[in-house]
Amino acid sequence: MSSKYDKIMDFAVRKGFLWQSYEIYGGQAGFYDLGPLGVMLKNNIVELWREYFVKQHQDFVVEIETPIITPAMVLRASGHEENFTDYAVECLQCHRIFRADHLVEEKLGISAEGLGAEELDKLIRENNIRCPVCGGALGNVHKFLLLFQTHIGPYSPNNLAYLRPEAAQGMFINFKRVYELMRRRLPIGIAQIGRVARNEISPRQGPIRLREFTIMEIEFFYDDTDPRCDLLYENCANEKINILTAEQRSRGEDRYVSVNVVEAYNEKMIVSPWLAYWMCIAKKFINALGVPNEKTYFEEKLPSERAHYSKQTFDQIVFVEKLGKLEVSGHAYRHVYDLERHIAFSKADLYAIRQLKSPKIIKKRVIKYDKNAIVSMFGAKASTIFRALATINSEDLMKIVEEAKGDYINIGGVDIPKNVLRIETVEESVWTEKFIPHVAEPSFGAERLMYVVLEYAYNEEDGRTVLRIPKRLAPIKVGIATLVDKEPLEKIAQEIFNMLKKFYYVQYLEGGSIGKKYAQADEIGIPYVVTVDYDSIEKRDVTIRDRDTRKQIRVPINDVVKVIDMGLKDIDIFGLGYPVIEPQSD
RNA sequence: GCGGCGGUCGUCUAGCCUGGUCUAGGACGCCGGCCUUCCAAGCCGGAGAUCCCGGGUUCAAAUCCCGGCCGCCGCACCA
Repeated sequence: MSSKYDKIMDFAVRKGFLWQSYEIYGGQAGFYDLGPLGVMLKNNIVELWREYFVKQHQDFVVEIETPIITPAMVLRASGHEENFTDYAVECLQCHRIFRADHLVEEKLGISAEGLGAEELDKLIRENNIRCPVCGGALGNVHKFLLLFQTHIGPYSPNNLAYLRPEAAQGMFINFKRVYELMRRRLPIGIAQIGRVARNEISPRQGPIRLREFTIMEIEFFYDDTDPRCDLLYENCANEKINILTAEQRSRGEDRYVSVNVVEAYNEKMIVSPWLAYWMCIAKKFINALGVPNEKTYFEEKLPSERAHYSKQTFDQIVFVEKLGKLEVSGHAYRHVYDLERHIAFSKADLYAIRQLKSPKIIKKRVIKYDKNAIVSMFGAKASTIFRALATINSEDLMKIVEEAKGDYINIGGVDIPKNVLRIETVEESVWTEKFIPHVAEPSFGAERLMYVVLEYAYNEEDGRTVLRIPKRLAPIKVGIATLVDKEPLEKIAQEIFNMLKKFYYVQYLEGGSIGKKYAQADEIGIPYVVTVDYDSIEKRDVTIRDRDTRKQIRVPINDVVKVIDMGLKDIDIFGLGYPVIEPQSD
């Protein structure tokens, strides 16, 4: 009994959407190649994401591109080098593998955080921790680093690097530059679409869990004390999302509830307003991919399940056949974690500056001296004294004054009366302050979305396959067919093909009957087929057939581009006044 | 990483148990020709297989045995 997943994968391989990489060498788990239709589909998904997340927010969201190869220091700062490592032990008897740190924590009731392999090994030996399942002896603790390692340049040992496991660090590192480019105004979103790599221990599930894939992310920076999240109220006031909170999960509930997005934020189900906003956009985006709202929801991670950098995380789930819940995006409230770490590790100033509504009054002790008095007392020696004073910072100078015994202080070899130097307390008003912006991150995996789009578009109807993919996402937009493969119909069809291929990906449909050509087009989700028939010779018009209704309209060849353009923008082409031909039964 | 099952033209599969008749058969798809006036018609011809890889047993291996790779299922893992 083949599942829908198997059907979709067969279909996807057969039609050239994707296939396993390195096939001729036996294949390599966790890697997939995209074929011609796959590349087109992925590009369309990426472009739709860009439209929803970047273009529609272009006044404050910008896209950048940064390298995949990342110096080790960066991922050390981000915490990945430490947290992307799993320590595992294998039972020598039953060969089950366990997380060493989890075992130690469980058995000894201590926190094993930050312990290395040797320390964990020692704890296991000293406390005689054994296999929790069969009681067998445990082997040595191994380290699994889920980052792919490499070296930069010829002096390898000194220049360890990793392939990035997420695009995010590129945005954190570049925060200050983009912040300056955006005239230091928050909020700012920095988006990136790119390849990432994770050395999964045992990837399965085809293109669902890959060792290398395309990620689409935004790191969204905002001032926590002034989030300026008006859009949440403007764009999402009437939007409902499906949500299952950690609190509900911990009570054993597993059914999502539908909540208004704004309420979800007001009632603190979602702790960051921008996290809530991007979740709302994510919902709309997933709907645009062809997934109905009841098939998707946000599941909050339990604190123990969260990544090291996150204060709150939601996975956006889409229900798919066979696999059940598929995480298509992650929504993490990264808080100040990453910038704080990069400030600490790099010493760079990655702070934002906030204007205060009212000045902060800061009391400050300063040291003052009367230059005229010094000149009149010491004449020509005054400049020596001034130069000497300038070399001492005011803190030290105050200390010298306070600690001086007697009435004179030696400054630059000259004894001057102590009371020339006066310590005063002054008030200063400060109108700005530095702070670390908070970060909300929506992050999508493109290949998983491809699978989701295919599954939700895939339909079998009376023995034929129709890919009811949203027109925007259809790899090929127009098919060109002749009613029979004869001249002069083919010549006219060729002309139309040449005309259309400047604007769209077009497929010339050949072979067999007209019905077969339509079926071929439906199978790969071509939204419109232009057919040249015998009437086309005299009248210079053609029919345009709609994939989903099989209805046709008859339009002049000169109007074809215009009509298809409208159709692809979801304008009803049957209401344009062209003659409509209802579908004939088989 | 462990255990179970599996891997044959592009795809799906027959053959494997019971080794030789397999220079590996079929269907779909593909290519060429004929036919075809609107929703996968038909006819003729053709190309297409490292039988996953390596080793072993045997006079003889797609078939039996061992190892590896890949896939599926379960366990573990999934920042």
